[in-house]
Amino acid sequence: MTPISAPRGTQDISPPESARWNRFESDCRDIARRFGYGDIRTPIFEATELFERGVGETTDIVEKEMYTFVDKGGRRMTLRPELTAGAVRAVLQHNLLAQGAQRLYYIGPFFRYERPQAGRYRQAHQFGVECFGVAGPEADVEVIQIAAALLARYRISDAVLNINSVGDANCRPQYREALLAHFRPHAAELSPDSQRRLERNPLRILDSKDPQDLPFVASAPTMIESLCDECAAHFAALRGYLDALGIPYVVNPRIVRGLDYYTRTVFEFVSSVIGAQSTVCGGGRYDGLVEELGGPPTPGVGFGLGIERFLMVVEKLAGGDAPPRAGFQAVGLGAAARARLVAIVGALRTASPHPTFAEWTDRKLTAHFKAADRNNARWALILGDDELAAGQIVLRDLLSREDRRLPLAGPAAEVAAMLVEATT
RNA sequence: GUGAUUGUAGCUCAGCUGGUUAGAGCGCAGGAUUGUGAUUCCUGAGGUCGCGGGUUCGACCCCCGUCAGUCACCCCA
Repeated sequence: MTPISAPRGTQDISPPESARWNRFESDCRDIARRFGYGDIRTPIFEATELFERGVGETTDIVEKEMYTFVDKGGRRMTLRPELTAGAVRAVLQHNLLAQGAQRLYYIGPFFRYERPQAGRYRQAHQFGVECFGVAGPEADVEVIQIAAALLARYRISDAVLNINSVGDANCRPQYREALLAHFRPHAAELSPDSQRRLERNPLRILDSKDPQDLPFVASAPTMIESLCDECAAHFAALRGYLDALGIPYVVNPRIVRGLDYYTRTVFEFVSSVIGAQSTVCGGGRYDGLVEELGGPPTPGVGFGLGIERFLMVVEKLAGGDAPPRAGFQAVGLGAAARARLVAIVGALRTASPHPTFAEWTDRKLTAHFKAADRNNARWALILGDDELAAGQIVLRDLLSREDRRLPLAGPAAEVAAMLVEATT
């Protein structure tokens, strides 16, 4: 019988890798909390229609990448391919906007049926934030600053912030026409991919990687030159705020995003160290989305940050920063000592904030110390027949390699308290 | 979806133009050290060579299929 393995493009995360995830997720929560954002948890599957309307019928995500199924009640359901649509749906369903602007964040999986590649998976995870109900560029900066703070906390200077504006319902249609007018005369000279893009989504031609397209892209009009007054003012204000906050960025008129709902501000944090899937964090403003999903006209801005990609960057740049040794390795030599240790270890796990490890097996002292090294324990707690007879317990500092003998008397809670005292 | 490339021990890899008992290092376990984690030395466990067919006297090696990893395109987190 061949063993079953995880589905293609998914992965298991186990210790010690999972510890990095936990640490990262708690950093996300901490930073979001400081900005006044609250956790929202939505289902990982939703009605298919939500994504068709939210993400856009003609996007690649909806056309070919969704995990869609019919449930036993005959409903069309889809594993969420992104998290913004679900957040909007929840906000509308519970009328949260009646209480004013909403600042929300989430951490969770999303699913896309794609060919796996470095930094691209079928089940991936993201940390994202959404700010609903604030139309001004202050919200754009606020959201960008959250991502920047996260990068800063991990000392990632490699990821550069790219910003652009894709305009709004006033100026984007005209820009689209201008682009078409620019590219159509050269249609035959464009790459096959770009010829397809010409009719479907001409903006996409702007970030083509095909050298064949380069000369035509370079001479193309930019969205930024074509913005209407309101959009131009919004973009200028955004830049001013970024400058004031000291957040470095580059204006990249060629970034366009693959989801239909973006308006005005779009941005990406791009890293050079993780391969072709280089966007660590992508987002922007989506002033039409809430309305599109049946709500009142409501501005919104947010981003999604790929956790897998972020941790790849961290690993590439920071490498293995060994966490400091902490906690105890309880070493019981012989059945009697083990029996005595059970209560002490139990009490220690309440009394100390640090972990207490114990093997509970009949092994040589050396083997226990090896386990302590593996566990990254700071102290070894040694109890054997000798100590039992002397009424003492040996506390070994695994860094300085010095032993101390402490009295072993009284209830376990008192012994544990003494040990905590002795190690702080 | 397209193209390229790789699957051999827990990990990283070797394995000759197909030749009979598939190897190393690290890790793991035991010992030297009948109670002290570096280093050293000794010993040991661990493999249906991704899976399924085929060719052959004989397949880890060649052929076909399939699954998976990696890399790039497409696309995006």
